[in-house]
Amino acid sequence: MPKRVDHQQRRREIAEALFRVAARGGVPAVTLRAVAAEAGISMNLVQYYFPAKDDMLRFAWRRMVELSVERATAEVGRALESGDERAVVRAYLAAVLPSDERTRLLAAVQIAYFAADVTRGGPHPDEEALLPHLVRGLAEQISLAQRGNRVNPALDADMEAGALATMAAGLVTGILGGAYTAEAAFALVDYRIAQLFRP
Amino acid sequence: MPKRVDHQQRRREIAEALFRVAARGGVPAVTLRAVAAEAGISMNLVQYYFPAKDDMLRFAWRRMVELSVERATAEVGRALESGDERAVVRAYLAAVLPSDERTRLLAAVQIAYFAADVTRGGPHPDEEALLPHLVRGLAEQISLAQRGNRVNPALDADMEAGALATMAAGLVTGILGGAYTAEAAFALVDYRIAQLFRP
DNA sequence: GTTTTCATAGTGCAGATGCACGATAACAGA
DNA sequence: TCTGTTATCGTGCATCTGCACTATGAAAAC
Repeated sequence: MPKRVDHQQRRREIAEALFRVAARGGVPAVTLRAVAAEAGISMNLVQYYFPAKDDMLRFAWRRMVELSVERATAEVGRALESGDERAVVRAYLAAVLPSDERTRLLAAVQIAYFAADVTRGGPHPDEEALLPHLVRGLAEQISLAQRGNRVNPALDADMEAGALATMAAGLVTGILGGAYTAEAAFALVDYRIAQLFRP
Repeated sequence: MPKRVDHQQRRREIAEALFRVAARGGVPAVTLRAVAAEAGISMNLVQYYFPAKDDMLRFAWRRMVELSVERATAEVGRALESGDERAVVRAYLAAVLPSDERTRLLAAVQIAYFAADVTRGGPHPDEEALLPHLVRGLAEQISLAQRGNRVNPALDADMEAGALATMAAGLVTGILGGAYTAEAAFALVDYRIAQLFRP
């Protein structure tokens, strides 16, 4: 066996280059040559690791989901240990909002993919939508808080979770579009959380 | 002067063909040839009315904003006459959510353009962000309702408006992504409105 | 030291796309 | 009737894209 390379690691590196290209010029700018140049390798090498372009796009999508989930579990995980539902809810929402350059990049890529997918023109990654996951997680915490009477039990947990989750989704686009700063977005999130949880 | 044609009308027809192409195959499928075929004219004629493809895309974008605004003013206008702030708020939000195939298409095109714009990095070319307008309109109505004590005056009108508007924005992506049905979205909107306005 | 297998690079190709150039039919005004 | 402007069409072309085929260096296995 000659020089062995970790293929999975290589693919992740290429995916990173793809993220940068996609964030700069959108999915239409994601060409084999552009990604290769961004990664500093030859186009053939990209094809070596991804037999078809579609494979590359799918892998990059899955990778992005993976990274997002990692970020979310990291942020939510700490809060979960505390057992404070309010902190968990905030962590969920904070994990969705782009706060630094990196998360902003991933969010932009996500939207680029989403746009390409919605219009069914590009590849449609076998995408598990992220929104339902968020809604479920939030609903669970709200229900839990309701049992402890830290949230008004008369409220509809699913509806509240949906309202929070979709608000966060809207804030993501608001931040990326420049209509909201990250600070304003967090202020809004905190406002709604304070409204939901009893003093 | 020979046969004169209404160029603006011609461009609108071409834009309609573009919308149909985008609905079927996505924005990547929007090529000069595809649009021309869809419109039943030659590709050269498309170029005759739009010197460059980018001009066509820009025109289609402006046309879409125009149609959206028409829809919104129509829906909100009726409610405004009634003087019922709750109805106006609902009309605002209903005007944003895609409810039929046509509005769904327009929303998809809007997101596609938004994604391309966000990734382009630079500030919006000519595009007025829609979200701030929505927030202002909602805040105005909520303030009005607060003066009539139909909304709790202790609430922050701007925050409430922001929460509603961003939720609506998130619902748009939720509907387009299949995470929400139009009915579920409206249910959520009504839930939040019922929460905001006093019984 | 030879051989084999893997990682990387170069090149060519068919198809599509946007655009430029030229041609022609139709119709208003002289 | 003629004439010039306008709307429409056909064609060719440079470019880009994804992909296939081939070549080559290098290192592990023998």
